[in-house]
Amino acid sequence: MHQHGEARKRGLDMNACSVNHVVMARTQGSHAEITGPKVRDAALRLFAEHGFAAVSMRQIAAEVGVQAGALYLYTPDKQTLLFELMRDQLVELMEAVRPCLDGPAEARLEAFVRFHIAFHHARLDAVFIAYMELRNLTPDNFAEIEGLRGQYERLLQDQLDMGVHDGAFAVADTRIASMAIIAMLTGVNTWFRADGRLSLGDVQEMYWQMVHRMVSVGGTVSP
Amino acid sequence: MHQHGEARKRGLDMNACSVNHVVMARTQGSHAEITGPKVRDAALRLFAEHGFAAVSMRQIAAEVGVQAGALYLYTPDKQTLLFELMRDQLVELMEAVRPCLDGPAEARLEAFVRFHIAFHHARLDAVFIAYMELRNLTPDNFAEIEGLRGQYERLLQDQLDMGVHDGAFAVADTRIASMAIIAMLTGVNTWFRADGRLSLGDVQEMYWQMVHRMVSVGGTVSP
DNA sequence: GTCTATATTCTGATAGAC
DNA sequence: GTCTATCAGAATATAGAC
Repeated sequence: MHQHGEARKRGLDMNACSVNHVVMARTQGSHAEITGPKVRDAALRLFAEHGFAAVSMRQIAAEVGVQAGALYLYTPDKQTLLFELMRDQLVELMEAVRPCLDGPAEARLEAFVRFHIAFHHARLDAVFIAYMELRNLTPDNFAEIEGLRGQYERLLQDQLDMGVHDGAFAVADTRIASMAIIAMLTGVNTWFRADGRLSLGDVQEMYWQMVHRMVSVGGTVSP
Repeated sequence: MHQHGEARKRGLDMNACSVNHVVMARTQGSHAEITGPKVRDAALRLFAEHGFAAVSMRQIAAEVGVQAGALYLYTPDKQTLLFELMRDQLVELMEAVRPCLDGPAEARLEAFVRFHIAFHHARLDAVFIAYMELRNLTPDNFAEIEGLRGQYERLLQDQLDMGVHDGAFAVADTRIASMAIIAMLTGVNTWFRADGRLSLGDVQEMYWQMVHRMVSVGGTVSP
């Protein structure tokens, strides 16, 4: 227990940490279970606000409430911290989208549109980073992230392909249409805020109508 | 002429600069007329490739072929260099779009769609910076850039409003539709390259068809 | 107009005390 | 597990030689 002298001086038992995560601020002690996630949260927020290259490890440490050196207990370096934030965001995205891939073509596409808007709105910072910080990845890390992004884009294209095959959709080029739809949906994050004149449900509905018109046979939307 | 000793040693006359801008590399001399634009070009390319915060003034200087200190003859600081690149891009955009704002509603919208794709494709680096480096502007500079962006977005919304008023378009919410269309069109820059399977004209045509379907009355596109 | 040299501050990352 | 102290290098920007 010699390494926790500071905590003892303040009358805090180290074991309180594992029992109750709502602990007071302190300047020393062992907090691995909460510090790890805090490092990731702080990095996410700061990278999104200022950009990866503009944020120093000292800034992240200050946000977490530790000294810079302590961050290296949770990440081997700054690059890996960025990469893991991006990878986890995309892995979560791929897992969360799965339930949208069942049913008839039109229902699947509607589910995808509504899902994409809601998921991305709930993760403003992570989405922003995943789209903006590609330049700051090492070549290996970039390749892995691009692979995951490609998988997601491909999901939408596959749905359009199946809908065209069924005769449910009329799309000249499903690759172009999928890129157009994803760009349009992701763009919601640049302007939509929950406290504005429209609810998220309003926005989902309007975007679904626009996408529906875009892909419907003869440009006609059945009632 | 004492300041041009190095140039003389190489058998180059300083006056050749003002007569013929195609000059050999040299390590010293006066090149204000060409160095200014070269600084901006180098900054544009490097900011687009690595991001504003990740690029040093030394890198820009090396790209131009001068020492870092010399850059400060052409910009008061790095921030102003970024701001002016972004502002000039948006001012050019606002001037170039004007010819698209004449004629009947549908023709205007088609012209806008084709223009946006072509203009942005011709300025990959400048567009990339104008969309990605907003975070790195000081508050004053950010406000000015956002104002210009807002003006451009408003142009499209006005066209949709007029088309709806004429009965040419049916759009539930012209603000949302204009944001969706701009995001969709700007997204072309993330994947389209002139040496791919599609020509720029193909892409313009397909995007116009998609936008046309999106805004047409009853979802029906007249032949 | 450009160079060299420099000031000041900050960077990512590590070593060792506790 | 965190802190303090530190290394080696790089950052922006400026001053003065030429």
